Amino acid sequence: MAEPRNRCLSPQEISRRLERHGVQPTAQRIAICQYVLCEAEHPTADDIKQWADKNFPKMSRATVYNTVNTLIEAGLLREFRFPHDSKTVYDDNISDHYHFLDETTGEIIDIDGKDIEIKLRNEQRFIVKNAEVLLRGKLVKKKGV
Amino acid sequence: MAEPRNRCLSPQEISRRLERHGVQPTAQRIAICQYVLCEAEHPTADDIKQWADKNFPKMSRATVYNTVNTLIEAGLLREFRFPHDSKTVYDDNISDHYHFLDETTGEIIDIDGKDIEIKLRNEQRFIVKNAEVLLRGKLVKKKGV
DNA sequence: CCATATTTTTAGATTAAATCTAATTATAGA
DNA sequence: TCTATAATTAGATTTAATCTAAAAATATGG
Ligand SMILES: [Mn+2]
Ligand SMILES: [Mn+2]
Ligand SMILES: [Zn+2]
Ligand SMILES: [Zn+2]
Repeated sequence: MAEPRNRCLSPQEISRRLERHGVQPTAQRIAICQYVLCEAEHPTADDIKQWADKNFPKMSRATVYNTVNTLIEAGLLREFRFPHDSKTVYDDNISDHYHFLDETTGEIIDIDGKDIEIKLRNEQRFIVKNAEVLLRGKLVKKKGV
Repeated sequence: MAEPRNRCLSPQEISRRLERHGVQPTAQRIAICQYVLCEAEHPTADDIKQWADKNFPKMSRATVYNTVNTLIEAGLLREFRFPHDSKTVYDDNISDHYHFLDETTGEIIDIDGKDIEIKLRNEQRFIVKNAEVLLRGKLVKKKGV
């Protein structure tokens, strides 16, 4: 059962991390990373833009898209498109993993790759390179504190 | 291993089937059904429009969308949106099933619901109502004729 | 530090899938 | 046949994402 990753990063740590991945650490990029790597969970481009409008002097929509695509190329971010919504979401979880959609809240929750096993029967035709899985349903409230 | 369904339907059969599902069998609807229920495999709205432009005197884009959405409401069709492409595809296979994407050709192939087993481990949090699965990889050529 | 090449950011235009609008046409039923 | 209802239509609109090309920021190296 995966524990949440440590998502706390200072601007300096973000800056170093960008440089290590060959990405110039501009003010806009550091700000966006603060949000997508530290605060947000599966944000859309629009989420990022709205956050930037509150927390950054001025940022254009193009910069949001430029930046997430740069981060994806650099291997710091992944993008996912799900069947239930037309907006791409961005994910700092770059490991192999799947997703669960809580249909009552719309929340998307990561499922570790190791925690799902997909068995394909009666099929000789396919060489499967990877799988994309979205489970849908209801999230159970944990009892106790 | 699922055999292909019989997809051959005369205009009369289509007409009766539409009526049974409470859909007025107009010329446009019958034509679109001819294509989506009999000829095509996971066509997009654009595929349907292009087919109509060749095989029907005149049909507007709005009618293509109106019709597929009517057919979906009537339970004769399903729609799917996949992560690798922004276009919705329409599917006459209305049973529970998953999909395989041949990454070399772009072809989408049905996988019977019974032929995939999804096991979720170490997770007490989710009540899973349904799953959407896209396997990606390469299609193996069958040897022999 | 300065000059200049390179990279990044930007506002606004463009694209593409899907939906909407409101006028016209077709169909159903009395 | 007459009339109400339903379906179709061309074109406008919406929305997510990309593109354009000018301006601003940054890196380089003398
Ligand atoms: Mn995540
Ligand atoms: Mn199918
Ligand atoms: Zn995720
Ligand atoms: Zn299918």
